[in-house]
Formats: sequence, structure tokens, C-alpha cells
Amino acid sequence: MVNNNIVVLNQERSGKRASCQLCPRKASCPAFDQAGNDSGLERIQQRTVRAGEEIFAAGTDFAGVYVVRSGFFKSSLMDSEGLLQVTGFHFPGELFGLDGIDGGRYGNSVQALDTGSLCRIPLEFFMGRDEAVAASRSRALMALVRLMSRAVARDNGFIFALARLNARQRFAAFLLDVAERMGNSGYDRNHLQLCMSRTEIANYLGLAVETVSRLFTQFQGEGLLDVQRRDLRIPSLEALQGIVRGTDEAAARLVKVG
Amino acid sequence: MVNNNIVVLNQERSGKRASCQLCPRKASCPAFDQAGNDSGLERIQQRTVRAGEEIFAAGTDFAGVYVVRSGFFKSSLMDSEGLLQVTGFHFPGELFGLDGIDGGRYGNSVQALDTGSLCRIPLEFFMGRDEAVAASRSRALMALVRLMSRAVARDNGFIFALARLNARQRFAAFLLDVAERMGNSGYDRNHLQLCMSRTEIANYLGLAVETVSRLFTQFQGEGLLDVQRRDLRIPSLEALQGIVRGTDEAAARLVKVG
DNA sequence: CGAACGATTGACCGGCATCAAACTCGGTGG
DNA sequence: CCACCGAGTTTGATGCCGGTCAATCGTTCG
Repeated sequence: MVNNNIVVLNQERSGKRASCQLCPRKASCPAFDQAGNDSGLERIQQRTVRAGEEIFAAGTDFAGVYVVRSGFFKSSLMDSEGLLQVTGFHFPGELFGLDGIDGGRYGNSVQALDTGSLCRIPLEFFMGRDEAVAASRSRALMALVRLMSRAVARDNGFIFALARLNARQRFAAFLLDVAERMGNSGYDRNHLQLCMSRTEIANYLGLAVETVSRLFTQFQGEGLLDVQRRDLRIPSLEALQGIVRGTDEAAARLVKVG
Repeated sequence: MVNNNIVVLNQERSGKRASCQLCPRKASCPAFDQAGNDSGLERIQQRTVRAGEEIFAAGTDFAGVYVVRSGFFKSSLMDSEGLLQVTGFHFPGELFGLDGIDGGRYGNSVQALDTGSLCRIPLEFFMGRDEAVAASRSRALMALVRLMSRAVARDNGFIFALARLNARQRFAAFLLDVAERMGNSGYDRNHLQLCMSRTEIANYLGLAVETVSRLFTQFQGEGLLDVQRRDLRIPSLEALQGIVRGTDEAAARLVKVG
């Protein structure tokens, strides 16, 4: 996965002041003020990360929300018994770390799946007692609220998928979700470079690795997918939608509403 | 379920101006300003609802976020094929409608499970160009962000439950969740009045009604629960936690991390 | 009382997890 | 260059959890 030509600077740990004017994600970033007011921007830390690097661990003190500039990330959650669950993937332009705002510590661990770049926006960026920039802060907060709303809506969809869809449908829904978000990030919706392993997909979807693997070959056989390791071609997004819609099988009978 | 002595006024549809000073939930309400600044409060509509009443339907235009003053509510989501999924229950002091902020329409339908009372806070409450109250708006927005953060964290926990836990564990986790939230709302954690039907529980947990029914009797037989229709006594919350923690069975072997 | 609805219990079976083994691919060292 | 290794992936065989179907019971309401 070296699709993105990132200038990797040799100052990984410390980070640097964010260069928002040049940022490709400024349109969706809660820190970038359309009105041009850049007060507080010096609080924001930008840094680059390598594949496998952990951004923060679950349970560590909240230090701000993160915006993905480039690269791909995954959130995972581990219960007290060591049971692991991938709770989400994060694409360029998206946020993570939102669950830590309220409790003061992050609920998930986040890891880079790839070389990437991100910004950390501390909560203080949105607060403070300076009356002069209160309006600017309100705008930033409102942008944050919108992004969080999107996260909530996305979670609801995912909950629906886990509760009501069978393995085949879940897998199709997953592919559609990735395709759409890759599209939003400027990639080709019909030609994906998966940034995660089969195991991670399985874990995310609440399935066994073997099941996911079988689904890949099954979809391949049905012409729904052209798989080459992590390189995917999707001939028809509509066909996948048909599978999720479940003209498929028993799932449709679950809870019909007259 | 008539645990709460609500003064039911005969002006259901229209609503009335919120009486925040007397509200039992003002501590957790994003509209109530600790600093005493009550500008914009006239925008907030309070109303009472009866069991079964629909607050809004999925897809309708976003008109604000709702705060539960009293009573219990459920969110549900229906896909294009009529497949229904209960995505959440809402207890006093909690918010719903959050997923509509970004897209401009509600993603879920919400229904009262009981007689109850709630407030609607339109988005404009948090915005506006008046510089004088900008600081107050920032505070309100920050409160909203915190509540949304809590919702995101809760969703993550639920996703974990759906993906990684078996029916027995899910059911135990559900009981613990309800007990905790009832506790937060001022009720007895060990003595619950369930406000939802078996069908709704099953739907929420992604299980069949029959399975949930079997679990009730099973837990009853093991002394984990004392069931009398919707009246529950929980002798030991710790025992339920033990089940979720899965010293139980195979689930613990799913994804162990050395 | 009978109808309607929710809850319970039993019998059956299918989807997916589990176990087990082979295969692919990239890296490493002799 | 090839043997070797390990991680990730694929494929096959088997078993069980929980969904489905069906019947009964209890409660509420017309």
C-alpha cells in the first residue's frame, strides 16, 4: 500500500505545527475555519506514522481527537479477558478518538494500517475563555458535532448489519462501505486496494477468518468480485447492493412489517 | 410502568416552553447553562407523550435533538425491504436524534414505550450570529459534544457485544446495561421494571424471540434472575458480569491475544 | 366467552464456527 | 539460487448454537 506520495519527515515522535492551508482534508476538518480565523491553530499537532504504529492505546488519557490526512487506520477494543474486536476503520478525512471526549480516556486502541499522516486536535482548541474568538470556536464545535453525528449514523448502520444480516450480506455491505469511503477519499470505487488483512475484516464483521476467505472465493466465482490478494475489482456495485437487500434468502423473513 | 408521577398536560401536540429550572435532568442537559445564561431557551419545546406514540419517523427532516425528561423510548431503523432493527433504548437524561444532525434527516424512527416527557432542542439553539451569547453557545455545544461522545462509546460497546458475544452473554450484557442506566436514572439497579417487550429485546440483541424467552427461563432456573413478566429482580450483578466475561464457554477462545 | 397478542416450550435443521491441513508468498540465510 | 521458515490465506470435514416452524399457555380486551 504505497498509493499516496507522502513526504515522510524525520520528526515522527514530536509532531509539528499543522499546515492547514495546504491540507487536502481541510474541507471536512473541524479545525479549519472557513472564515479564515486561525486562532488556536498552534495547538494542533501534525505527524506522520508508519504501518503498524499505534497512535494510542485503549484506556490512555484523552489528548484530543484525530483527523486522518492520509493513510488508513483501525480502531480496536479489547475487553478484560483479552477478547479483541475491530470496531472500525478510518479513512482520509475521517475522525477518530471521539469516544474519549466524555470519559477522559480513549475507549479504543488505534493503529496505522499503512504509512499515513494525521493531526491531533486537543479539546482545548474548542474551548477557552477568550470572548473574542468565541464565535470561531462555536463554528469549530458545530463542525465537530456534525462529524460526530455522521459517526453515530454510521455506527447505527453497522449495528444493523451485525444484528440483522447473515455472513454473505455483511460481507457485501462491508465491500460497499469501503468502496463508498474510498470514493469519498478520491479513489476509484470499483477498484480497491484493501488496506486490511482477512483476519481484520473477519474480526470487524464478527465472522471467522475462514468464512471471510470462503466469501472472497465465492464472490469471485459468481463474478461479483475480481480478487488478487488485496487488490479488488468490483464489476457491479449494484449487484452487491442486491445481496445486502437480501432478495437472497431467509433473512428477509426475519422481521417483515406489513 | 407508571413509576413516574408526571403531570400530563392536555396540550400534547403543540408543546410548551421548557421549564428548565425545575427539570430533574438539567444536570445532563446540553440546553441548561450552569452559568445561568438562558438566551435561546424559548426555542426549546417540551411535550408529553403516551405509550406507543411516534416522536418522529426515519427519513423525516431533522428538527432538533431530543432530551428524555422521563419515560422510556426506543429507536428503530428499517431498511428498504422492511427489515426492522431496534437500534437503541433511551432512558431519562439521555439524548436521541443525534444521527440526524449531519444529514438533515433522522436515520431512525423513535417511539415512546411508556408515558413520558421530553424536550426538543433545535439546532439553531446552538448557533446564530449574536456575538454576545457566543460563549454561552460554546458551552452548550461542548455539552452536546460530550453527550455525543458518550453515545459513540456506548455504540462501540454494543458493536462489540453483537460481534463477539454469544446469545447468553449478549443477554447478560443487556441486563447489566439496563440495570446501570436505570440506576443512573434514579431507580433500583437490582429491581427493574422492563419497559420493552420480549420481541423488542430480541430484535435489539439480534436474536430470535424464542431464544430470549429461553434465556429468561434459563437464567431464572440458575438463580441469576427472578422474573415475573416484566418485573425483574437481579440477585447478583456480579454473576451477570461473570457471564459476559465469558468464563463461560467457547467464546473466550475466539480471539485471544498473548 | 372468544379473539388477539405476547410469551413459553419443544423438535428440527442449517449457517457458520471450529478443527485440521495444505498452499502461497515474501524474506532470510546457507 | 534454492531450502527453509513463518505469517497469511485457502480449502475441506465436522459439530453446535441459535434460527425456524409449530403448538400451547396466559393475559388482556372487545
